[in-house]
Amino acid sequence: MNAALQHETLTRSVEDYLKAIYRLSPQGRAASTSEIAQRLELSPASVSGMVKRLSEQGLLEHEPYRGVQLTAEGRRAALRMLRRHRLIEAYLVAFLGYTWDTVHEEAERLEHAVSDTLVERLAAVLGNPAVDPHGDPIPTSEGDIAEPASIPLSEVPAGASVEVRQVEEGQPDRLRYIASLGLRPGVRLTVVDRQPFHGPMTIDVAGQTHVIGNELGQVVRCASDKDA
Amino acid sequence: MNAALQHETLTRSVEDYLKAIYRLSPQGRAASTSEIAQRLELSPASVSGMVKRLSEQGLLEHEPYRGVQLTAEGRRAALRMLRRHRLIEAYLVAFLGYTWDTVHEEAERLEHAVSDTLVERLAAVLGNPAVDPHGDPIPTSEGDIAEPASIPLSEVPAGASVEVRQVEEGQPDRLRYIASLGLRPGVRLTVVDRQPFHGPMTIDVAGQTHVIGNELGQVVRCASDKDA
DNA sequence: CGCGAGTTTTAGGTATACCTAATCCTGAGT
DNA sequence: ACTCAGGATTAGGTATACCTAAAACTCGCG
Repeated sequence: MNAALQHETLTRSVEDYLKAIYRLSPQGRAASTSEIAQRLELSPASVSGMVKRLSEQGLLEHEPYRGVQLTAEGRRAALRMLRRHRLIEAYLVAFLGYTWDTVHEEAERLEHAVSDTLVERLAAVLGNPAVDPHGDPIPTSEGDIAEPASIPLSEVPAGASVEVRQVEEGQPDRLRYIASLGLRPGVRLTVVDRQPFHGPMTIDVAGQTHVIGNELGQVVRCASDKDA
Repeated sequence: MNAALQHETLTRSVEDYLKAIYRLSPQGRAASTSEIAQRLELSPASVSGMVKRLSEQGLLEHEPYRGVQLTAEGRRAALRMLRRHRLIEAYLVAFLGYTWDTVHEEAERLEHAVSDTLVERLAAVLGNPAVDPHGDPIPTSEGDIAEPASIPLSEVPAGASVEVRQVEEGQPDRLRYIASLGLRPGVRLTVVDRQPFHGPMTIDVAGQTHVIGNELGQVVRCASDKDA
């Protein structure tokens, strides 16, 4: 088991591939070449090549033409990156004046450069938070993660009152708009009304009503409980 | 002038070369290929190749077989990296529990990953410090740097009393030992005695005397004033 | 059951940034 | 002035990680 060795030797690219594949395979579903390519903004051909190498290295399980899954080792590496990314985001927001729409890009670069030592210091200073500024759960240093059940706001039925859990990072302009509506993790909202055929919905946030399109509704994820 | 463009596009390697060359050329002396190779732990052949490319890019002045100097643009880029490195060190020591012997390695990686925005936030939180934990001056964001006159402790005459200005970073074990003697920037010491032929010297630091070899004496730089 | 649209892989090429080995300078010492 | 040791460069090769274009596969639909 050369895990400890590879631990140090994963390249930036490899780290990004593993993270992307993790994000694309909820509960062990296989991720396709083109999904990975799209997420990383690379050509499918490039992904094919890298996937081949990574599976030879034992980080991926690859069934040609069928998709890939992380091995235990690949998953560990992916969660390590996720922990870094999310702790860095939390730190930058808590101590260095970042807002949730600007923090992703910075963390994306820093996550490849920080040492394990630094990551654990950040965690300690933050008091070992469970979630990052977007509400995404932070894996523990042992590689455990609690993915809370959540559904997109776009699927919450009319009349339901729910709590915002997570808001998808990565699109600063949307995040800014969402923040301007008062929507952020922990906030409660009520779906007043919704139009059929993926039409817009009306929501109530802290007494204010807003109309939201389907696209934005998919970005906001809510706790899947239905009580008031 | 494509400076702004290149600004974003310098690779890690290029940044390291420029920084190394800056450190190797006090007041415009030329740096040799082998000096650069030694500092970056690369083969001279690799340095030759890179130097050629960098001078074609206008970052270096290269006289074949004679050595290299930074152009104004190269110097700007080098000072930008130095500012990053030193501010990161200062921040890690001030807020994240790093000591001066452990901070160099971390900063060496982070300096390539931080944005200008983050660097300026660090500077602001630190109150725009003038020096880093090793006493090295921090360039301003405009690229000005005040290199204070200093001489190695190994050249301070017997009987003189001087203030420690800087201690060379990069060798954690030495830094730890030096710290254990109470030597750090700002501390005053008196040279009690020194042996000829680069022999050891006896110094007094805050009432304690210590014997120091020549090698260590070169790592500690002192303000070049001679009063008590 | 076979066609073909779309996906995936392979083939071949580029850029960066290293390396070793071979060759080429330069200048210090006779 | 010449030699030659040591420093610098060139020549040629490797690894990573991309790309485009072409070939190979899969699967739904007629």
